[in-house]
Amino acid sequence: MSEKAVELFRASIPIFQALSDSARQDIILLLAEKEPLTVNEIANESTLSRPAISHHLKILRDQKLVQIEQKGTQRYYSLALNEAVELLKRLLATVENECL
Amino acid sequence: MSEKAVELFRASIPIFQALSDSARQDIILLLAEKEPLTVNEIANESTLSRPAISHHLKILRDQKLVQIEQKGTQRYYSLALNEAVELLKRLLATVENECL
DNA sequence: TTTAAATGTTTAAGTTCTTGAACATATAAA
DNA sequence: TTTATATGTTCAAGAACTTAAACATTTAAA
Repeated sequence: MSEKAVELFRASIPIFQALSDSARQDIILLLAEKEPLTVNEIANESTLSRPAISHHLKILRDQKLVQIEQKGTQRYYSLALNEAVELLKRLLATVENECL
Repeated sequence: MSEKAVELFRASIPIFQALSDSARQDIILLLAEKEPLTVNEIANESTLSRPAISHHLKILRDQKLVQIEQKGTQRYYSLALNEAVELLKRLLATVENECL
């Protein structure tokens, strides 16, 4: 396997970790339905507490899977999946070429 | 987001978990170079103990990311990434269609 | 059958992740 | 400035993950 493949695998780890949690998937799926949403709006749709939602949003933010637009005291979250999708597509293409 | 998208996200969770560990990625990358390999051969290329490798191989096996060919007392592992790649490609295509 | 080699499983310890309560910060309205 | 609202952070408890030692199982050779 090429060095590029190693780098793609390693770069994908934090994306895999961010996406491998059902609470975070729920946030993504909710935003896909009706973005943008505030933290409170997301927490209201969830069984989790607002701090837990805030925690998961931070993980999604750190991986640039969501973006924020601040309006007054509120922060509106919306999806920013393009970059991650492109990374994973490159990884899959490399795996298809070198491992199948 | 469609119900199909939810199912694809959920079905991907164990794949994401399996692939989000560098030790398991190392096993995959090693097998891509020189498959098939036994557990001992894999452990010899690793800093981890054989039981740890065996544990990670079980996780990869449970997700059908590797397959086994038994020869005498030895089990030769090789990659079986096709199905997972197809699942993730369907997920990415759905995300591209519905979330970008 | 006995022995040796290869592998899997159980167990326990250490680490990391997840969660919500409590606290802190920031923005805007009164 | 004071107050209220929205959000982020810290912390502690519990759950889950990772690891290696010890043990168990399986296969084949002696």
